Amino acid sequence: MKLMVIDGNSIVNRAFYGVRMLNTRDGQPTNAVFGFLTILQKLLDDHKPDALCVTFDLHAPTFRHIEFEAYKAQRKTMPEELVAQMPVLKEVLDAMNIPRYEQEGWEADDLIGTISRICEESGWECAVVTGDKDSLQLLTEQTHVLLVTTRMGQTTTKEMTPETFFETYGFEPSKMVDLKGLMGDPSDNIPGVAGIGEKTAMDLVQRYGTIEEIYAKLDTLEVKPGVLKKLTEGGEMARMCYGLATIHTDAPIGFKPEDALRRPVDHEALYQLFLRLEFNKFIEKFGLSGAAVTPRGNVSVECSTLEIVEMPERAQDLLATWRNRPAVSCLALPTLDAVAVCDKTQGYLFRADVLGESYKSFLNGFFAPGVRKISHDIKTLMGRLLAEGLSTDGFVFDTAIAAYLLAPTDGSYELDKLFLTYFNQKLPPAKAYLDAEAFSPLADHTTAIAALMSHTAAVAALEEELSQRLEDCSLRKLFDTVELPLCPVLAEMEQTGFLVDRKALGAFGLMLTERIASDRDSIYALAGEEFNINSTQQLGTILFDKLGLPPVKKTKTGYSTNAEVLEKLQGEHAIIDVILDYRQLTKLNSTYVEGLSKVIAPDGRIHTCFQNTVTATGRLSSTEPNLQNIPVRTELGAKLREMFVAQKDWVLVDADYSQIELRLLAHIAGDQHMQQAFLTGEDIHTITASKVFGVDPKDVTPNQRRSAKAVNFGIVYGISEFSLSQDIGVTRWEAKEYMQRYFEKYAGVHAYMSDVVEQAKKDGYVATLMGRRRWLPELNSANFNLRSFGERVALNMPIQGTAADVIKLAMIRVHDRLKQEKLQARLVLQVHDELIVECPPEESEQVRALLTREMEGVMALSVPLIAEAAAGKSWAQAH
DNA sequence: CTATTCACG
DNA sequence: ACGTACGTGAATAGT
Repeated sequence: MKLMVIDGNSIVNRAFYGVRMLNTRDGQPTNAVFGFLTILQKLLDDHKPDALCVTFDLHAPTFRHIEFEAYKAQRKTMPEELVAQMPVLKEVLDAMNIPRYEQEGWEADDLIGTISRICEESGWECAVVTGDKDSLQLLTEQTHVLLVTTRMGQTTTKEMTPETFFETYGFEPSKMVDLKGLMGDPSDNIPGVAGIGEKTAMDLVQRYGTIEEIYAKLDTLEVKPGVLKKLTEGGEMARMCYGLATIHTDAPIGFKPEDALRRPVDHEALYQLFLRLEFNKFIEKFGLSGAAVTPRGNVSVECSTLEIVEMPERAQDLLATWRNRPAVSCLALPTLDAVAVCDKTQGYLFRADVLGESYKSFLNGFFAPGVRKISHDIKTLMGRLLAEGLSTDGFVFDTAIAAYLLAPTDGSYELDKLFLTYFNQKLPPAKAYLDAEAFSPLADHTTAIAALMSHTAAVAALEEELSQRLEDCSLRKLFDTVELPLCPVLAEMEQTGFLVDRKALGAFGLMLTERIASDRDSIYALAGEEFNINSTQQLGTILFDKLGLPPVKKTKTGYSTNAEVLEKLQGEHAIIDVILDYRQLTKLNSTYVEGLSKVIAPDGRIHTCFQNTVTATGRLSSTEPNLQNIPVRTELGAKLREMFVAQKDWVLVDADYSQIELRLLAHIAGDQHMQQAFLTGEDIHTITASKVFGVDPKDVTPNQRRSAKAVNFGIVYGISEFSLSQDIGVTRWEAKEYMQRYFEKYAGVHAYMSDVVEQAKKDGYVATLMGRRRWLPELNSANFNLRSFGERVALNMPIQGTAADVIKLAMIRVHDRLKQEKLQARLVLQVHDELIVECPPEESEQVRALLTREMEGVMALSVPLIAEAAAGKSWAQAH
């Protein structure tokens, strides 16, 4: 039988500092509890103990404080946010029926020692879970220690046994106390012998054993005179610290291993707790979804009536009624074969198979500007509507987009998740009606219909809640003037797609395949064996073990072999250049030639999906395939852009913003010098270089311009001098000087950088010019790295996010103008600061002017917004 | 399912 | 003293 005993204080501390700051909606910190549970889950999965308990320290003084003055002097203090989580953690453990032990006057260590001793005496195995190496003195064949370490948010556990201990330390576990007596432990307020560090202490214990033996043979020790002097003077200290480090195994707790046998969790209590803590992930993991739930909100997801509309006249009557309503909520099946509508508490279902011929006229009447509709993820629905030739007008709310604007880093916005988040209530799973079989003629439709109707009612309920919250966060205008009107534009772009020259793509692929094969042969020959070049692990073995090249950088799983590392090794071995070439070719072939070929639709075009609820900054993203990362930076890669073409006899017009982020920085920071630089119309990097290096703009060298460009970019990202020095290959001293000169010349930017962080700490969020928000709980993290990350994000998000606002607004305007001017031209792609339009050649000049005008005129700033446009047969030519 | 690498703005 | 730039998505290997 195996018992696991967890050092509660040690693990919760690691969880607190290792997990990014989490807060519930009302601001209670939960990260330590969350981290503790994550670690616990993993331990249980990996080790499957028969019994489990947790020990905690209490605040009362222990015998160590009474006996040893120095120890008492410095009681460790927990940060406030962690103190607040301790009672919550204990509640969770209680709900999980895991016994916990805490005893006045005893530290968790001693309770663990006592428990492990009792286990051994009862013939049980014991696994001690802690981050504290002190506990290693307990190691026996029966008692192992699972040593938990957290590095950069990742926790790893290492199982220590007497054998692994000996391999690491070179002496037996029981002598751990002697080691600590000599070297001390600053983290534990144990001073040790003055002047004796880890190296010397290890050596002494390895050669002579215990402190007692060392002091018994003090005269005959073979050590340096200095060490001998320190030992002689520190004898008393050594014995005292030995006492401090010794774990006691006689704490007066009545403990039997059987007391801690695993018991089932208290479902209801745990479910309520997890709801309160917003631990949705654990609700699923613990399988609590099946628990009986009493809705705590007063939100009804039941329609008081459900009518399956059967008569065409009835459908028309309802449509007439709804034209007088402020709005109705609706959800449609992806096939558009059924539409559910909620009008207040009345539910209606329109089915193609029930209404037959008249279904189409219902769709025409319902999806029209006169019926104001609320739905969830309207962009997807609009795509379907466009495909069926229906109108996309009349949508006044989208619950997914609203939830995204309120919390853009939440990641997913499915209806059931939103309902849980905002109302603490559960919804039936959406797959009940989304399943391909759900509405098949043979299936029983009751469950599917019930689920669909309650989801439609949920959309209505969420609209009220989210509307209010949008108002509270001043996000309504952004929602109404940017996000909602952008949906039909995106839907249309997805529907339109981008034409690809399939033949040229195939030929390019053949060329790549040949060159890849030849590279592969060279690599095998140079390596002297065949291996999987795509495997970083195998490649690392070949390069660094077999060929003996110097490892430049390590990853947490082994050697790093990325391009940066390989470039440093260039010239050391002929294989390096071939591998770099191979990497480039296989990337182009796998991701682009093969990847894109797979998704060319029957119309010869690629229809990407624009994600409008994904990024933390407000940008779009593009998937299946991603058309926002088509190569351009290398000559070979850029050939791919020749394969993105206009339809027969048409052209592409490509327009992109020039330096939009830096222009926005100049405006937002209110930096007059940077604004002036843009007003002159000169190249911003050259001007910056001339300011930083103190030379005339016409005398700026290419190298100086490159450095200035790196500084300009770095500023937007919240750079440090270290990273800048890495980037441009100068000493960090020089980098620091560049930045100082930069901040002298652009003092407004400097001031902005500190102001924005300060304001963000006060408000808890940062915002763009149009009010788009990103919440930054990281700024209050106890973890230095996380906090620094939050500060960089605070600098960057308003810039990147405003650029996203600007181009979104431009897209809406361009789309509208193209329509108003009755042009055939249509938008096909957006790449963050670039728009691509496809049009007949006779429209090309007009479109070029229109794009430039609309993009530049989106908003009036203290600097001009500049867009440059060009036309051509392919993306490569038009850029 | 995670880690690594690399493509873009 | 910390550890070192913001935002994305896809392919591949390996647990």
